[in-house]
Amino acid sequence: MSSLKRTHHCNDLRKSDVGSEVVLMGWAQKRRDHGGVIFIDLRDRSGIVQVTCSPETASAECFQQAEAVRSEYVIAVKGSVVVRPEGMINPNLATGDIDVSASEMVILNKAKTPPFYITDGVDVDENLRLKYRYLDLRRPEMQRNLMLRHQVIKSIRDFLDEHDFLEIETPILMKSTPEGARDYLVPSRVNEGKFYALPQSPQQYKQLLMVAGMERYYQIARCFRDEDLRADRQPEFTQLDMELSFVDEEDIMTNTEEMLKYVFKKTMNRDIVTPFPRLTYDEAMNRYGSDKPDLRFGFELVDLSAIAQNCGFKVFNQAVKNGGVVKAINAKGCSNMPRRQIDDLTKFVSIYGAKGLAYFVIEENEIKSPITKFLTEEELKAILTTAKAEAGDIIFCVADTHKIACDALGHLRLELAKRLDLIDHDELNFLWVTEFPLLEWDDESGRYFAMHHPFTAPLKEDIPLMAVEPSKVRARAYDVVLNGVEAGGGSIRIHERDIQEKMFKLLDMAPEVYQEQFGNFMTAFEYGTPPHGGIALGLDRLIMLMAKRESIRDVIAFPKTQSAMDLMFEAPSAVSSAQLRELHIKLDLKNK
RNA sequence: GGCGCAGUAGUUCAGUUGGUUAGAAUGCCAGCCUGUCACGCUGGAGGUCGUGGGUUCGAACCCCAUCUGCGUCGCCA
Repeated sequence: MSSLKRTHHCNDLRKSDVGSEVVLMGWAQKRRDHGGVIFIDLRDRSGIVQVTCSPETASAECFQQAEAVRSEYVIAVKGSVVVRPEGMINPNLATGDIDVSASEMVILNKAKTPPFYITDGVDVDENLRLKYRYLDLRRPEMQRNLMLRHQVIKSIRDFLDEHDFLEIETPILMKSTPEGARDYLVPSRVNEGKFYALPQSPQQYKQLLMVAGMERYYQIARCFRDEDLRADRQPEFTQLDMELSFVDEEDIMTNTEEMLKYVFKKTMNRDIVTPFPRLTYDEAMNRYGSDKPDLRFGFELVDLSAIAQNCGFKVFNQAVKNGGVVKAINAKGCSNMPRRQIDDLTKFVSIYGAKGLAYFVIEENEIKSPITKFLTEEELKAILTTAKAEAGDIIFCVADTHKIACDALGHLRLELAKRLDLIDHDELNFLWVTEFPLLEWDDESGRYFAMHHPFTAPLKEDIPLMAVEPSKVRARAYDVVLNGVEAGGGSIRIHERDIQEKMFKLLDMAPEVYQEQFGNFMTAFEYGTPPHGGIALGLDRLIMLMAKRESIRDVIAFPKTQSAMDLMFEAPSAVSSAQLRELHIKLDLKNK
């Protein structure tokens, strides 16, 4: 490297710096050679400044170097900050009213022509971006995302430190637990035939830290789940994991709100309003068809079951008679929706299991629908009243089980909002969803599963229901939702052994089984466990929303593809038979 | 595991009913150019049409299989 020492970052320089000598280092974003004068847009992580090089101010050697510069060459520039000539200001650049007039230039390293432009707003194939992730990350918007991520995590640490939390690391190699998501397994060389699992979350460790008397714990925790990927789901992801002793739901929700308020103020200078509104799970499902409703727009669901149960339309009355519901959504002002679009939406709701999509087009003097002939005047009137419909609207109905009707209309609601452009993308809409069911019945395996996890405490008044009507038991669980995305969730935990055992029994676990799985964990409960609870926030999702991105891949430095591969390192990969032998592993591959 | 979209020059894309030498823009290379900032002008190079098979006189285009990426359902305590 040359003897030059960097004095500034590109974006440090302003008009007030005119006259000073600076040394900059960075990448040549672009070179514009006018024969007599050469312009170079010099980029570093702070931003861009224009470097000029002309024979009048630069040595012949310097000019020669400037001529040789190509895109993405790494260069060092010594020069003086000068005012741009009258009328030559670039309003698109923060440094647009000055230039750095080069007197010395060193090419620190050459670069091949990159496979895509290193600039914002380019639409490049995701394959390429991931293969050349180090170049993708050079793009200013990706740099901003990672800087925001850093700022968010720093402000979280600052806030929690101020509030008496201890940051404690928990193991990455832990015991596999069959409940819940699939574990990533790690074979043990020392213990033949045995496996560790990577944590899906540090859940049991953080509860033990409460038993250990740490009182307030947090961790920026990497978690692993071997499940299929989505735009907002990666096999490894980061959560802010917290646990507190001697608290109830209110304490944790308040603490979380204040922390988020602090983080949004510090990192984005946005004021968010606390406390967040709250909806119970039942309310959220019934009114929005989702346990993570987007409240940035209306279009609430209404229940037509009472009207439908005795009506002449078989699909409707049968659904109610079979224990299901008829739910509807009033698409305000959409009565002119073409038939093709309605068919399209029918196909859309079928993804979520809905067998059809009934509709009523409300016009000034008539209601158009293939099913009006099955309904009486009074019934039609009641439907309109319930849906608060008037001329110009269209009502969509789904008759099915409660779950399917809610799910289908909940997604239809979001789809309509998208198509009608109803969402203000600058809004930050937080809410809490509370009182989740403790358990969820699974038809396939014929047993209950924990909706959150098996350590979640039931509402005190619902404990008696555990014996008689488990599906009615509500949990002391809460999710924080931002703009229709589940940003985090937590619960007050069970801290008494007998309730914990009751819970395992409801999950159809034999005593030997839960003893083997969680025996040592429950033994800890017998040595003075404080009441405790906690929450985990999905940091990738939170930062994705803050950065207004559509995928968490854009806020993770090195994400995996949908098939859980790392395209840069080509992981996962086969390993040598020697490695496998050492781990006592024999492969049994089909078709290979 | 299911459904959908995409894969053609370095990149982003077009490519008619299956028909001569597969195009455009941009990037790249060379020359010219002293105020550009999407610089400009002139010229040039650049293609296993994802891969394998099939149909056909002839395939980027039709058929089958397969790979990769993205979205999504299932799945994600």
